[in-house]
Amino acid sequence: MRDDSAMDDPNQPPVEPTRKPRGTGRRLNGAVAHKLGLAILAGEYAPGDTLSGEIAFAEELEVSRSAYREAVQVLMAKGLVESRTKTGTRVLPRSRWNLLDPDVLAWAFAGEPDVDFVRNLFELRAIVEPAAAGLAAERRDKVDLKVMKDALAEMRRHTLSSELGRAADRDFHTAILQATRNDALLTLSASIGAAVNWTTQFKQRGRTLPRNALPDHLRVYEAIAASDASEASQAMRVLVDLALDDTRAAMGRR
Amino acid sequence: MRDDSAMDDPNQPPVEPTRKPRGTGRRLNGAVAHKLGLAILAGEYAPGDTLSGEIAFAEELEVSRSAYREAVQVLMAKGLVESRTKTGTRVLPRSRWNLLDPDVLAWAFAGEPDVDFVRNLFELRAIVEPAAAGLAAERRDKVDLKVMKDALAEMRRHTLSSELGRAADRDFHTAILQATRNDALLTLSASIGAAVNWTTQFKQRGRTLPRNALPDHLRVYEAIAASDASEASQAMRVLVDLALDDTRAAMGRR
DNA sequence: CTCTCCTGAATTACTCGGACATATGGCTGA
DNA sequence: TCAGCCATATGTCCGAGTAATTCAGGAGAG
Repeated sequence: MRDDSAMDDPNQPPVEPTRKPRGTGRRLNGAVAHKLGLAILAGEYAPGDTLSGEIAFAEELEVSRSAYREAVQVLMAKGLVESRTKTGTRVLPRSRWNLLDPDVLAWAFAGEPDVDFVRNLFELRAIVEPAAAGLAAERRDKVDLKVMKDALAEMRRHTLSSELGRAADRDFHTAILQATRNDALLTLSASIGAAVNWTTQFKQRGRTLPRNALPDHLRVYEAIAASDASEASQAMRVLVDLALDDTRAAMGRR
Repeated sequence: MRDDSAMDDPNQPPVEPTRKPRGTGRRLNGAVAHKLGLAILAGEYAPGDTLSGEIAFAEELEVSRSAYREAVQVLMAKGLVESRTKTGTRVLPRSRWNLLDPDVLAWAFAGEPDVDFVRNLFELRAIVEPAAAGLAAERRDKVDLKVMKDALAEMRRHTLSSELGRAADRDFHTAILQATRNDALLTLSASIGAAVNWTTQFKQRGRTLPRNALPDHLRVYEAIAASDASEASQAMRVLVDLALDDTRAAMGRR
Protein backbone atom coordinates (compact mmCIF):
# COMPACT_ATOMS: atom_id res chain seq x y z
CA MET A 1 0.00 0.00 0.00
CA ARG A 2 3.06 2.16 0.03
CA ASP A 3 3.29 3.58 -3.44
CA ASP A 4 1.70 0.77 -5.32
CA SER A 5 1.38 2.92 -8.40
CA ALA A 6 -2.26 3.07 -9.34
CA MET A 7 -5.74 2.04 -8.52
CA ASP A 8 -6.96 3.85 -11.54
CA ASP A 9 -5.17 7.12 -11.67
CA PRO A 10 -1.44 6.55 -11.83
CA ASN A 11 -0.20 10.08 -11.42
CA GLN A 12 -1.82 10.54 -8.06
CA PRO A 13 0.75 10.28 -5.28
CA PRO A 14 -1.87 9.65 -2.63
CA VAL A 15 -0.73 12.51 -0.45
CA GLU A 16 0.79 10.23 2.19
CA PRO A 17 -2.04 7.91 3.26
CA THR A 18 -2.22 9.73 6.57
CA ARG A 19 -0.22 7.51 8.86
CA LYS A 20 -2.80 7.59 11.58
CA PRO A 21 -0.93 7.52 14.89
CA ARG A 22 -4.11 8.14 16.80
CA GLY A 23 -2.43 8.42 20.16
CA THR A 24 -2.72 5.08 21.83
CA GLY A 25 -4.85 2.08 20.99
CA ARG A 26 -7.83 4.37 21.07
CA ARG A 27 -10.24 4.16 18.20
CA LEU A 28 -10.79 7.13 16.00
CA ASN A 29 -14.11 8.19 17.44
CA GLY A 30 -12.76 7.75 20.94
CA ALA A 31 -9.81 9.91 20.04
CA VAL A 32 -12.11 12.62 18.77
CA ALA A 33 -14.22 12.44 21.91
CA HIS A 34 -11.04 12.65 23.95
CA LYS A 35 -9.85 15.66 22.03
CA LEU A 36 -13.15 17.49 22.28
CA GLY A 37 -13.63 16.62 25.93
CA LEU A 38 -10.17 17.91 26.67
CA ALA A 39 -10.89 21.12 24.82
CA ILE A 40 -14.17 21.67 26.63
CA LEU A 41 -12.75 20.95 30.07
CA ALA A 42 -9.82 23.22 29.29
CA GLY A 43 -12.29 25.99 28.57
CA GLU A 44 -11.51 26.33 24.89
CA TYR A 45 -15.20 26.04 24.29
CA ALA A 46 -17.15 27.90 26.93
CA PRO A 47 -20.63 26.89 28.08
CA GLY A 48 -23.15 28.30 25.67
CA ASP A 49 -20.77 28.20 22.72
CA THR A 50 -22.09 26.32 19.75
CA LEU A 51 -19.73 24.13 17.76
CA SER A 52 -19.47 24.59 14.04
CA GLY A 53 -21.73 22.21 12.17
CA GLU A 54 -21.16 18.50 11.85
CA ILE A 55 -19.91 18.58 8.29
CA ALA A 56 -17.60 21.51 8.89
CA PHE A 57 -16.15 20.25 12.16
CA ALA A 58 -15.76 16.69 10.96
CA GLU A 59 -13.94 17.97 7.94
CA GLU A 60 -11.71 20.16 10.06
CA LEU A 61 -10.76 17.18 12.20
CA GLU A 62 -10.29 15.10 9.09
CA VAL A 63 -12.68 12.38 10.14
CA SER A 64 -15.93 11.17 8.69
CA ARG A 65 -19.19 12.56 9.91
CA SER A 66 -20.07 9.21 11.50
CA ALA A 67 -16.95 9.22 13.64
CA TYR A 68 -17.57 12.80 14.68
CA ARG A 69 -21.18 12.10 15.55
CA GLU A 70 -20.27 9.11 17.68
CA ALA A 71 -17.81 11.28 19.56
CA VAL A 72 -20.51 13.87 20.16
CA GLN A 73 -22.84 11.16 21.44
CA VAL A 74 -20.24 10.31 24.04
CA LEU A 75 -19.93 13.91 25.14
CA MET A 76 -23.70 14.12 25.24
CA ALA A 77 -23.81 11.02 27.45
CA LYS A 78 -21.52 12.76 29.87
CA GLY A 79 -23.62 15.89 29.90
CA LEU A 80 -20.99 18.10 28.35
CA VAL A 81 -22.92 19.12 25.26
CA GLU A 82 -26.44 19.14 23.93
CA SER A 83 -27.35 18.72 20.32
CA ARG A 84 -30.63 19.73 18.71
CA THR A 85 -31.66 19.97 15.12
CA LYS A 86 -31.29 23.33 13.52
CA THR A 87 -29.73 24.80 16.67
CA GLY A 88 -26.51 22.85 16.45
CA THR A 89 -24.35 21.32 19.16
CA ARG A 90 -23.69 23.56 22.11
CA VAL A 91 -21.70 23.27 25.30
CA LEU A 92 -23.92 22.91 28.35
CA PRO A 93 -23.46 24.92 31.53
CA ARG A 94 -20.97 23.40 33.89
CA SER A 95 -23.73 22.52 36.34
CA ARG A 96 -25.00 19.90 33.90
CA TRP A 97 -21.66 18.18 33.48
CA ASN A 98 -21.17 14.76 35.06
CA LEU A 99 -18.13 15.92 36.97
CA LEU A 100 -17.75 12.54 38.63
CA ASP A 101 -17.52 10.60 35.41
CA PRO A 102 -14.07 9.01 35.24
CA ASP A 103 -13.38 10.31 31.75
CA VAL A 104 -14.50 13.81 32.62
CA LEU A 105 -12.26 13.77 35.65
CA ALA A 106 -9.37 12.57 33.53
CA TRP A 107 -9.97 15.38 31.05
CA ALA A 108 -10.21 17.88 33.84
CA PHE A 109 -6.86 16.83 35.23
CA ALA A 110 -5.12 16.44 31.89
CA GLY A 111 -4.08 20.04 31.64
CA GLU A 112 -3.44 22.42 34.47
CA PRO A 113 -5.94 21.29 37.07
CA ASP A 114 -8.21 23.98 38.42
CA VAL A 115 -7.21 24.66 42.01
CA ASP A 116 -10.75 25.22 43.22
CA PHE A 117 -11.93 22.00 41.65
CA VAL A 118 -9.14 20.04 43.29
CA ARG A 119 -10.11 21.53 46.61
CA ASN A 120 -13.71 20.54 46.02
CA LEU A 121 -12.73 16.99 45.23
CA PHE A 122 -10.62 16.73 48.34
CA GLU A 123 -13.50 18.09 50.34
CA LEU A 124 -15.71 15.38 48.96
CA ARG A 125 -13.07 12.80 49.62
CA ALA A 126 -12.70 14.05 53.18
CA ILE A 127 -16.40 13.45 53.61
CA VAL A 128 -16.68 10.07 51.98
CA GLU A 129 -13.51 8.17 52.82
CA PRO A 130 -13.60 8.50 56.60
CA ALA A 131 -17.20 7.38 56.61
CA ALA A 132 -16.24 4.50 54.36
CA ALA A 133 -13.46 3.50 56.73
CA GLY A 134 -15.99 3.49 59.55
CA LEU A 135 -18.33 1.21 57.61
CA ALA A 136 -15.44 -1.02 56.64
CA ALA A 137 -14.53 -1.44 60.29
CA GLU A 138 -18.00 -2.79 60.94
CA ARG A 139 -18.33 -5.06 57.94
CA ARG A 140 -14.88 -6.28 56.96
CA ASP A 141 -14.16 -9.99 56.94
CA LYS A 142 -10.89 -11.86 57.08
CA VAL A 143 -10.34 -11.72 53.34
CA ASP A 144 -10.67 -7.95 53.32
CA LEU A 145 -8.14 -7.66 56.09
CA LYS A 146 -5.70 -9.90 54.28
CA VAL A 147 -5.92 -7.82 51.12
CA MET A 148 -5.31 -4.64 53.10
CA LYS A 149 -2.37 -6.18 54.90
CA ASP A 150 -0.79 -7.35 51.67
CA ALA A 151 -1.22 -3.90 50.18
CA LEU A 152 0.49 -2.34 53.16
CA ALA A 153 3.37 -4.78 52.83
CA GLU A 154 3.75 -3.75 49.21
CA MET A 155 3.68 -0.12 50.23
CA ARG A 156 6.44 -0.76 52.71
CA ARG A 157 8.61 -2.52 50.16
CA HIS A 158 8.34 0.10 47.45
CA THR A 159 7.85 3.63 48.66
CA LEU A 160 5.19 6.06 47.46
CA SER A 161 7.74 7.56 45.12
CA SER A 162 7.58 4.51 42.86
CA GLU A 163 4.68 3.54 40.69
CA LEU A 164 4.43 0.16 42.38
CA GLY A 165 4.12 1.85 45.73
CA ARG A 166 1.33 4.10 44.55
CA ALA A 167 -0.45 1.11 43.08
CA ALA A 168 -0.30 -0.58 46.46
CA ASP A 169 -1.70 2.57 48.02
CA ARG A 170 -4.61 2.46 45.61
CA ASP A 171 -5.12 -1.21 46.40
CA PHE A 172 -5.31 -0.43 50.08
CA HIS A 173 -7.98 2.21 49.63
CA THR A 174 -9.89 0.03 47.21
CA ALA A 175 -9.84 -2.82 49.70
CA ILE A 176 -11.38 -0.56 52.31
CA LEU A 177 -14.13 0.50 49.95
CA GLN A 178 -14.72 -3.09 48.98
CA ALA A 179 -15.20 -3.93 52.62
CA THR A 180 -18.07 -1.45 52.90
CA ARG A 181 -20.18 -3.71 50.69
CA ASN A 182 -21.47 -0.59 48.97
CA ASP A 183 -21.12 -0.43 45.18
CA ALA A 184 -22.11 3.21 44.91
CA LEU A 185 -19.54 4.20 47.47
CA LEU A 186 -16.91 2.20 45.67
CA THR A 187 -17.67 3.72 42.29
CA LEU A 188 -17.59 7.22 43.67
CA SER A 189 -14.45 6.93 45.67
CA ALA A 190 -12.64 5.02 42.98
CA SER A 191 -13.20 7.90 40.57
CA ILE A 192 -12.17 10.54 43.04
CA GLY A 193 -9.19 8.54 44.23
CA ALA A 194 -7.96 8.04 40.70
CA ALA A 195 -8.28 11.73 39.95
CA VAL A 196 -6.59 12.70 43.16
CA ASN A 197 -3.72 10.30 42.65
CA TRP A 198 -3.48 11.78 39.22
CA THR A 199 -2.33 14.92 40.96
CA THR A 200 -0.19 12.94 43.38
CA GLN A 201 2.12 11.66 40.71
CA PHE A 202 2.17 15.13 39.28
CA LYS A 203 2.91 16.46 42.73
CA GLN A 204 5.83 14.09 43.17
CA ARG A 205 7.77 15.62 40.36
CA GLY A 206 7.85 18.82 42.41
CA ARG A 207 10.58 17.26 44.61
CA THR A 208 8.30 17.20 47.63
CA LEU A 209 9.43 15.61 50.83
CA PRO A 210 8.36 11.95 50.79
CA ARG A 211 6.89 12.08 54.25
CA ASN A 212 6.43 8.50 55.32
CA ALA A 213 2.72 7.83 55.06
CA LEU A 214 2.93 4.28 56.27
CA PRO A 215 2.28 4.82 60.00
CA ASP A 216 -0.94 6.69 59.20
CA HIS A 217 -2.08 3.88 56.95
CA LEU A 218 -1.19 1.38 59.60
CA ARG A 219 -3.34 3.20 62.14
CA VAL A 220 -6.32 2.96 59.79
CA TYR A 221 -5.68 -0.71 59.28
CA GLU A 222 -5.41 -1.46 62.98
CA ALA A 223 -8.68 0.30 63.71
CA ILE A 224 -10.49 -1.58 60.95
CA ALA A 225 -9.02 -4.86 62.14
CA ALA A 226 -10.22 -4.03 65.65
CA SER A 227 -13.70 -3.18 64.33
CA ASP A 228 -13.37 0.25 65.86
CA ALA A 229 -15.47 2.37 63.52
CA SER A 230 -14.94 5.78 65.03
CA GLU A 231 -11.20 5.30 65.36
CA ALA A 232 -10.98 4.08 61.76
CA SER A 233 -12.95 7.06 60.60
CA GLN A 234 -10.76 9.47 62.49
CA ALA A 235 -7.54 7.89 61.32
CA MET A 236 -8.68 8.07 57.72
CA ARG A 237 -9.59 11.69 58.21
CA VAL A 238 -6.01 12.38 59.25
CA LEU A 239 -4.79 10.59 56.16
CA VAL A 240 -6.91 12.62 53.79
CA ASP A 241 -6.05 15.88 55.50
CA LEU A 242 -2.35 15.18 55.18
CA ALA A 243 -2.77 14.33 51.51
CA LEU A 244 -4.60 17.60 51.03
CA ASP A 245 -1.80 19.51 52.73
CA ASP A 246 0.79 17.92 50.47
CA THR A 247 -1.17 18.61 47.33
CA ARG A 248 -2.00 22.14 48.36
CA ALA A 249 1.65 22.85 49.03
CA ALA A 250 2.68 21.39 45.69
CA MET A 251 0.04 23.33 43.80
CA GLY A 252 0.33 26.59 45.67
CA ARG A 253 3.96 26.69 44.77
CA ARG A 254 3.22 27.39 41.16
CA MET B 1 -36.96 -5.32 2.69
CA ARG B 2 -40.05 -7.23 3.64
CA ASP B 3 -41.47 -8.35 0.34
CA ASP B 4 -39.80 -5.65 -1.61
CA SER B 5 -40.99 -6.75 -5.04
CA ALA B 6 -40.07 -3.47 -6.71
CA MET B 7 -38.15 -0.42 -5.72
CA ASP B 8 -39.19 1.39 -8.82
CA ASP B 9 -42.78 0.30 -8.78
CA PRO B 10 -44.78 3.50 -8.21
CA ASN B 11 -48.06 1.99 -7.18
CA GLN B 12 -46.58 0.50 -4.07
CA PRO B 13 -47.91 2.24 -0.95
CA PRO B 14 -44.80 1.32 0.95
CA VAL B 15 -46.33 -0.74 3.67
CA GLU B 16 -47.12 2.19 5.98
CA PRO B 17 -43.79 3.98 6.56
CA THR B 18 -43.76 2.82 10.14
CA ARG B 19 -45.19 5.75 12.04
CA LYS B 20 -42.38 5.93 14.49
CA PRO B 21 -43.87 6.75 17.89
CA ARG B 22 -40.48 6.56 19.57
CA GLY B 23 -41.74 7.12 23.06
CA THR B 24 -41.19 10.73 23.90
CA GLY B 25 -39.37 13.42 21.99
CA ARG B 26 -36.31 11.22 22.24
CA ARG B 27 -34.31 10.67 19.11
CA LEU B 28 -34.04 7.21 17.70
CA ASN B 29 -30.51 6.54 18.86
CA GLY B 30 -31.36 7.88 22.31
CA ALA B 31 -34.35 5.60 22.42
CA VAL B 32 -32.20 2.60 21.57
CA ALA B 33 -29.67 3.54 24.23
CA HIS B 34 -32.54 3.90 26.67
CA LYS B 35 -33.93 0.53 25.77
CA LEU B 36 -30.57 -1.23 26.00
CA GLY B 37 -29.60 0.54 29.20
CA LEU B 38 -32.90 -0.46 30.73
CA ALA B 39 -32.40 -4.05 29.69
CA ILE B 40 -28.88 -4.20 31.07
CA LEU B 41 -29.81 -2.61 34.38
CA ALA B 42 -32.77 -4.94 34.64
CA GLY B 43 -30.40 -7.85 34.28
CA GLU B 44 -31.70 -9.09 30.96
CA TYR B 45 -28.12 -9.04 29.80
CA ALA B 46 -25.78 -10.21 32.53
CA PRO B 47 -22.21 -9.00 32.88
CA GLY B 48 -20.03 -11.06 30.57
CA ASP B 49 -22.79 -11.65 28.07
CA THR B 50 -21.93 -10.60 24.57
CA LEU B 51 -24.53 -8.94 22.40
CA SER B 52 -25.24 -10.32 18.99
CA GLY B 53 -23.25 -8.52 16.33
CA GLU B 54 -23.96 -5.03 15.08
CA ILE B 55 -25.73 -6.06 11.92
CA ALA B 56 -27.86 -8.67 13.62
CA PHE B 57 -28.85 -6.60 16.61
CA ALA B 58 -29.52 -3.45 14.62
CA GLU B 59 -31.73 -5.46 12.33
CA GLU B 60 -33.55 -6.99 15.25
CA LEU B 61 -34.28 -3.57 16.68
CA GLU B 62 -35.26 -2.37 13.23
CA VAL B 63 -32.87 0.52 13.22
CA SER B 64 -29.88 1.30 11.08
CA ARG B 65 -26.44 0.27 12.11
CA SER B 66 -25.47 3.91 12.65
CA ALA B 67 -28.25 4.45 15.15
CA TYR B 68 -27.36 1.26 16.95
CA ARG B 69 -23.69 2.12 17.06
CA GLU B 70 -24.35 5.58 18.45
CA ALA B 71 -26.44 4.00 21.17
CA VAL B 72 -23.64 1.60 22.02
CA GLN B 73 -21.21 4.49 22.21
CA VAL B 74 -23.44 6.03 24.85
CA LEU B 75 -23.52 2.82 26.86
CA MET B 76 -19.78 2.56 26.49
CA ALA B 77 -19.40 6.12 27.76
CA LYS B 78 -21.29 5.11 30.87
CA GLY B 79 -19.16 2.04 31.41
CA LEU B 80 -21.95 -0.45 30.84
CA VAL B 81 -20.46 -2.26 27.87
CA GLU B 82 -17.16 -2.69 26.14
CA SER B 83 -16.76 -3.21 22.46
CA ARG B 84 -13.72 -4.75 20.83
CA THR B 85 -13.17 -5.93 17.35
CA LYS B 86 -13.51 -9.65 16.80
CA THR B 87 -14.79 -10.19 20.33
CA GLY B 88 -17.98 -8.21 19.97
CA THR B 89 -19.60 -5.88 22.49
CA ARG B 90 -20.04 -7.38 25.90
CA VAL B 91 -21.59 -6.24 29.14
CA LEU B 92 -18.98 -5.16 31.65
CA PRO B 93 -18.94 -6.30 35.26
CA ARG B 94 -21.08 -4.19 37.49
CA SER B 95 -18.03 -2.77 39.21
CA ARG B 96 -17.16 -0.88 36.04
CA TRP B 97 -20.57 0.76 35.67
CA ASN B 98 -20.88 4.47 36.39
CA LEU B 99 -23.57 3.89 38.93
CA LEU B 100 -23.76 7.59 39.72
CA ASP B 101 -24.50 8.66 36.18
CA PRO B 102 -27.97 10.24 36.14
CA ASP B 103 -29.13 8.11 33.23
CA VAL B 104 -27.83 4.91 34.76
CA LEU B 105 -29.62 5.75 37.99
CA ALA B 106 -32.79 6.44 36.07
CA TRP B 107 -32.51 3.08 34.31
CA ALA B 108 -31.81 1.35 37.58
CA PHE B 109 -34.96 2.79 39.13
CA ALA B 110 -37.17 2.36 36.11
CA GLY B 111 -38.20 -1.17 36.89
CA GLU B 112 -38.34 -2.78 40.27
CA PRO B 113 -35.49 -1.10 42.10
CA ASP B 114 -33.03 -3.42 43.74
CA VAL B 115 -33.49 -3.18 47.49
CA ASP B 116 -29.80 -3.50 48.27
CA PHE B 117 -28.92 -0.79 45.79
CA VAL B 118 -31.47 1.57 47.30
CA ARG B 119 -30.00 0.93 50.70
CA ASN B 120 -26.54 1.66 49.38
CA LEU B 121 -27.68 4.93 47.88
CA PHE B 122 -29.33 5.98 51.10
CA GLU B 123 -26.16 5.11 52.93
CA LEU B 124 -24.20 7.34 50.60
CA ARG B 125 -26.76 10.06 51.00
CA ALA B 126 -26.58 9.71 54.76
CA ILE B 127 -22.87 10.34 54.49
CA VAL B 128 -22.90 13.21 52.04
CA GLU B 129 -25.94 15.30 52.84
CA PRO B 130 -25.30 15.91 56.54
CA ALA B 131 -21.75 16.93 55.74
CA ALA B 132 -23.09 19.18 53.01
CA ALA B 133 -25.50 20.79 55.45
CA GLY B 134 -22.57 21.44 57.76
CA LEU B 135 -20.60 23.14 55.02
CA ALA B 136 -23.64 25.11 53.97
CA ALA B 137 -24.01 26.42 57.50
CA GLU B 138 -20.51 27.84 57.27
CA ARG B 139 -20.68 29.30 53.79
CA ARG B 140 -24.27 30.30 53.06
CA ASP B 141 -25.04 33.90 52.26
CA LYS B 142 -28.31 35.79 52.43
CA VAL B 143 -29.40 34.77 48.97
CA ASP B 144 -29.01 31.09 49.82
CA LEU B 145 -31.09 31.53 52.92
CA LYS B 146 -33.82 33.30 51.01
CA VAL B 147 -34.03 30.51 48.46
CA MET B 148 -34.27 27.93 51.21
CA LYS B 149 -36.92 29.92 53.03
CA ASP B 150 -39.01 30.28 49.88
CA ALA B 151 -38.75 26.57 49.23
CA LEU B 152 -39.94 25.82 52.73
CA ALA B 153 -42.89 28.16 52.26
CA GLU B 154 -43.81 26.28 49.10
CA MET B 155 -43.51 23.01 50.95
CA ARG B 156 -45.86 24.27 53.60
CA ARG B 157 -48.45 25.39 51.06
CA HIS B 158 -48.51 22.18 49.06
CA THR B 159 -47.77 19.05 51.02
CA LEU B 160 -45.30 16.37 50.05
CA SER B 161 -48.13 14.40 48.55
CA SER B 162 -48.38 16.80 45.63
CA GLU B 163 -45.86 17.16 42.86
CA LEU B 164 -45.42 20.85 43.61
CA GLY B 165 -44.57 20.02 47.20
CA ARG B 166 -41.96 17.51 46.18
CA ALA B 167 -40.48 20.02 43.74
CA ALA B 168 -40.16 22.48 46.62
CA ASP B 169 -38.47 19.78 48.67
CA ARG B 170 -35.95 19.25 45.88
CA ASP B 171 -35.38 23.00 45.66
CA PHE B 172 -34.64 23.11 49.37
CA HIS B 173 -32.01 20.40 49.16
CA THR B 174 -30.52 21.90 46.02
CA ALA B 175 -30.27 25.28 47.73
CA ILE B 176 -28.30 23.69 50.54
CA LEU B 177 -25.92 22.02 48.12
CA GLN B 178 -25.56 25.27 46.22
CA ALA B 179 -24.54 26.95 49.44
CA THR B 180 -21.63 24.55 49.88
CA ARG B 181 -19.91 26.18 46.88
CA ASN B 182 -18.81 22.72 45.82
CA ASP B 183 -19.72 21.64 42.29
CA ALA B 184 -18.70 18.04 42.78
CA LEU B 185 -20.85 17.74 45.86
CA LEU B 186 -23.76 19.30 44.02
CA THR B 187 -23.48 16.98 41.04
CA LEU B 188 -23.30 13.94 43.23
CA SER B 189 -26.09 14.76 45.57
CA ALA B 190 -28.33 16.00 42.83
CA SER B 191 -28.10 12.63 41.11
CA ILE B 192 -28.69 10.67 44.25
CA GLY B 193 -31.46 12.92 45.40
CA ALA B 194 -33.24 12.63 42.10
CA ALA B 195 -32.99 8.86 42.13
CA VAL B 196 -34.12 8.65 45.70
CA ASN B 197 -37.08 10.92 45.15
CA TRP B 198 -37.82 8.71 42.21
CA THR B 199 -38.65 6.09 44.80
CA THR B 200 -40.44 8.63 46.96
CA GLN B 201 -43.15 9.27 44.44
CA PHE B 202 -43.34 5.56 43.92
CA LYS B 203 -43.57 5.13 47.66
CA GLN B 204 -46.47 7.57 47.93
CA ARG B 205 -48.78 5.39 45.93
CA GLY B 206 -48.42 2.84 48.70
CA ARG B 207 -50.78 4.96 50.84
CA THR B 208 -48.08 5.69 53.37
CA LEU B 209 -48.75 8.02 56.23
CA PRO B 210 -47.80 11.52 55.10
CA ARG B 211 -45.86 12.24 58.24
CA ASN B 212 -45.30 15.96 58.35
CA ALA B 213 -41.69 16.45 57.39
CA LEU B 214 -41.78 20.21 57.71
CA PRO B 215 -40.55 20.56 61.32
CA ASP B 216 -37.49 18.51 60.51
CA HIS B 217 -36.72 20.66 57.49
CA LEU B 218 -37.22 23.76 59.56
CA ARG B 219 -34.71 22.57 62.09
CA VAL B 220 -32.11 22.19 59.34
CA TYR B 221 -32.90 25.63 58.04
CA GLU B 222 -32.62 27.27 61.44
CA ALA B 223 -29.25 25.66 62.08
CA ILE B 224 -27.91 26.80 58.72
CA ALA B 225 -29.24 30.28 59.27
CA ALA B 226 -27.52 30.32 62.66
CA SER B 227 -24.26 29.10 61.06
CA ASP B 228 -24.29 26.16 63.44
CA ALA B 229 -22.52 23.51 61.39
CA SER B 230 -22.75 20.56 63.73
CA GLU B 231 -26.40 21.18 64.51
CA ALA B 232 -27.20 21.50 60.81
CA SER B 233 -25.36 18.30 60.12
CA GLN B 234 -27.19 16.44 62.85
CA ALA B 235 -30.59 17.76 61.82
CA MET B 236 -29.98 16.69 58.26
CA ARG B 237 -28.94 13.28 59.44
CA VAL B 238 -32.31 12.92 61.15
CA LEU B 239 -34.02 13.95 57.96
CA VAL B 240 -32.24 11.36 55.86
CA ASP B 241 -32.79 8.63 58.41
CA LEU B 242 -36.50 9.29 58.50
CA ALA B 243 -36.66 9.20 54.72
CA LEU B 244 -34.86 5.89 54.77
CA ASP B 245 -37.34 4.50 57.28
CA ASP B 246 -40.25 5.56 55.12
CA THR B 247 -38.80 4.07 52.00
CA ARG B 248 -37.76 0.89 53.71
CA ALA B 249 -41.26 0.44 55.08
CA ALA B 250 -42.81 1.06 51.69
CA MET B 251 -40.46 -1.33 49.96
CA GLY B 252 -40.42 -4.03 52.56
CA ARG B 253 -44.17 -4.27 52.27
CA ARG B 254 -43.96 -5.84 48.86
C1' DC C 1 7.34 -36.71 19.88
C1' DT C 2 6.03 -32.35 22.13
C1' DC C 3 6.08 -27.77 22.71
C1' DT C 4 6.56 -23.11 20.94
C1' DC C 5 6.26 -19.65 17.73
C1' DC C 6 4.84 -17.88 13.45
C1' DT C 7 1.67 -17.18 9.77
C1' DG C 8 -2.64 -16.70 7.58
C1' DA C 9 -7.62 -16.81 7.35
C1' DA C 10 -11.98 -15.59 9.23
C1' DT C 11 -14.74 -12.64 11.91
C1' DT C 12 -16.00 -8.57 14.01
C1' DA C 13 -16.08 -3.93 14.87
C1' DC C 14 -14.53 0.51 12.69
C1' DT C 15 -14.54 4.13 9.15
C1' DC C 16 -16.10 6.21 5.24
C1' DG C 17 -19.07 8.78 1.83
C1' DG C 18 -23.26 10.07 0.26
C1' DA C 19 -28.33 10.23 0.07
C1' DC C 20 -32.55 11.22 2.20
C1' DA C 21 -35.72 12.50 6.35
C1' DT C 22 -37.04 15.49 9.94
C1' DA C 23 -37.43 19.32 12.75
C1' DT C 24 -37.07 24.14 13.78
C1' DG C 25 -35.64 29.07 13.77
C1' DG C 26 -36.32 32.85 10.98
C1' DC C 27 -37.95 35.18 7.09
C1' DT C 28 -41.72 36.72 4.24
C1' DG C 29 -45.98 38.15 2.92
C1' DA C 30 -50.71 38.89 4.01
C1' DT D 1 -48.97 40.94 14.23
C1' DC D 2 -49.27 36.37 12.81
C1' DA D 3 -49.53 32.25 9.74
C1' DG D 4 -47.02 29.67 6.73
C1' DC D 5 -43.14 28.67 3.88
C1' DC D 6 -37.99 27.77 3.54
C1' DA D 7 -33.31 27.34 4.47
C1' DT D 8 -30.37 24.81 7.39
C1' DA D 9 -28.44 21.66 10.68
C1' DT D 10 -29.03 17.51 12.90
C1' DG D 11 -30.98 12.78 12.49
C1' DT D 12 -31.35 8.30 9.92
C1' DC D 13 -30.21 5.08 6.57
C1' DC D 14 -27.37 2.23 3.44
C1' DG D 15 -23.50 -0.25 1.44
C1' DA D 16 -18.79 -0.70 0.65
C1' DG D 17 -14.33 -1.08 2.24
C1' DT D 18 -10.57 -1.01 6.26
C1' DA D 19 -8.39 -2.52 10.38
C1' DA D 20 -7.55 -5.26 14.24
C1' DT D 21 -7.69 -9.48 16.77
C1' DT D 22 -8.70 -14.22 17.71
C1' DC D 23 -8.04 -18.87 16.40
C1' DA D 24 -6.31 -22.76 13.98
C1' DG D 25 -2.87 -25.06 11.63
C1' DG D 26 1.79 -25.91 10.37
C1' DA D 27 6.92 -25.32 10.58
C1' DG D 28 10.82 -25.65 13.43
C1' DA D 29 13.47 -26.30 17.70
C1' DG D 30 14.20 -29.04 21.74
